Amino acid sequence: MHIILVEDDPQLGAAIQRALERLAYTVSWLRDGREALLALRDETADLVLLDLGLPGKDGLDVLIEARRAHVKTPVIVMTARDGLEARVHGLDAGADDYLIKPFHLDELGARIRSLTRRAHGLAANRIEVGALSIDLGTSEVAFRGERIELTRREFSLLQILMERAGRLVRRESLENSLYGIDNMVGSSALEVLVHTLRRKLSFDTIQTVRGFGYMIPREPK
Amino acid sequence: MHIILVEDDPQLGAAIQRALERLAYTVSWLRDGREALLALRDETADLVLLDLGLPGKDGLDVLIEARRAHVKTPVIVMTARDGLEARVHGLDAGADDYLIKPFHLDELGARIRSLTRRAHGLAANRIEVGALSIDLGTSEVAFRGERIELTRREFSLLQILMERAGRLVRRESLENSLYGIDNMVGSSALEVLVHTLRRKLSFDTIQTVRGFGYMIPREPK
DNA sequence: AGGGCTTCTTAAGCGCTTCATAAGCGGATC
DNA sequence: GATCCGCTTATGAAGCGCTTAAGAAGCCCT
Repeated sequence: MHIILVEDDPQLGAAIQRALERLAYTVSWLRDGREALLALRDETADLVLLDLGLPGKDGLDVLIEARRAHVKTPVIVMTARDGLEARVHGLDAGADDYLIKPFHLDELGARIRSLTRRAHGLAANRIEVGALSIDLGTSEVAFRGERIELTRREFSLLQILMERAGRLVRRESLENSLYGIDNMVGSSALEVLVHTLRRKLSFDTIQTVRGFGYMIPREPK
Repeated sequence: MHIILVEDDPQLGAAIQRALERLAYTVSWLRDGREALLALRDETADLVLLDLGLPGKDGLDVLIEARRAHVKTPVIVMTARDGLEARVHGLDAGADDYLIKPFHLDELGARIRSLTRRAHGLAANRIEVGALSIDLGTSEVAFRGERIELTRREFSLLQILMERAGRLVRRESLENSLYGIDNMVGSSALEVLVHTLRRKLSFDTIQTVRGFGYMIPREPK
């Protein structure tokens, strides 16, 4: 999941980026409206978090122009508390959702999930890669058609790897997501976790990329 | 079951809240249209009771905006204007039902039940899973043919689990439904509740999924 | 309003599961 | 062939859920 974050406030931007990366999203942080418009045009992102009130170009204009260019990427607008008008305009301009600053980062996560769920076809709260299938709603996991019981940590790890299936996930990124940024886990906790997970699935679903991290290939051979 | 009540009249609001809580619903009472819109967008509620004629923002506008943002939560509109116009507008704007003030609280209960039933795609007022059978209208519970007396909380819990029978229901989700979103219940309240319910039924009808939540299996073996 | 009853929440102890740690091992890389 | 990195396993610690008891809150009846 690739998210474009458009925000000119350094502190807030950094905080959001960190929070999103924790949730295993890939984040491109842009500070300028012009850049944002160019990036949006490419349609490489799965979601855009757009601050209104930007230098270079107003956020609302960016949105309007992007929609005029038939960019269909979901957009969540972030706006300061005061303007009720801004909200209405945002929705009119083609935003899919908006958040009033200040907001809880948890809430942001919830909105993103709800939006991507909606975008990926209704109730598809389910990720499938090869013989693997996990349900984010009920936390149920199936491998080769059989139900598998996972612990919470194992599930979290699998979820992250599957959300980024086909791409390498850095070891550091995994550790941050699983154990938090500050908390440096002393030893080979991650390796142990990978091991137990492999044992419950199979030993070739999760590939090791030596020196970098792990990945689940999208087209399993 | 979490219900958002939007009503600015203190007396009526309090009365409705009380009545709903008696029926074992969790109620968040908001008095302002702006608040209501924000809460609605979260989509955490199972149902919204919306008064038209609000300060801050008209109830109808709230509804229209929410629907425009693809909020699918069922909404019951309450209106004092007994004109046909208001009703039509309400339904056009995306309300699922409406009530003309003044109304009997009994009727409100009936509407809520019917609506939640519809939302879950259930034909009857009765849910049956294995040897369990509950009646949403009369709140009667039968297990292996015998009537069982449950308290309100126990009934709520059982209802949620049965509505989603066969699927794991996350602990967090249960706590939200039973105790409200903001209100974090301190300790093992949920566990105690599960325990008393199990004692009244049997100890194998509700399965624990460690680290995630609980579930009632659809095909009991 | 008050007393008695039910229901609900909190808290604490216990057993079992899950997890992080450390230490030894094997294979890859230079 | 030395070194580094990840795999594997055992072990003690932490976490989670079950259970029970008791105080708080809510409800009902005079």
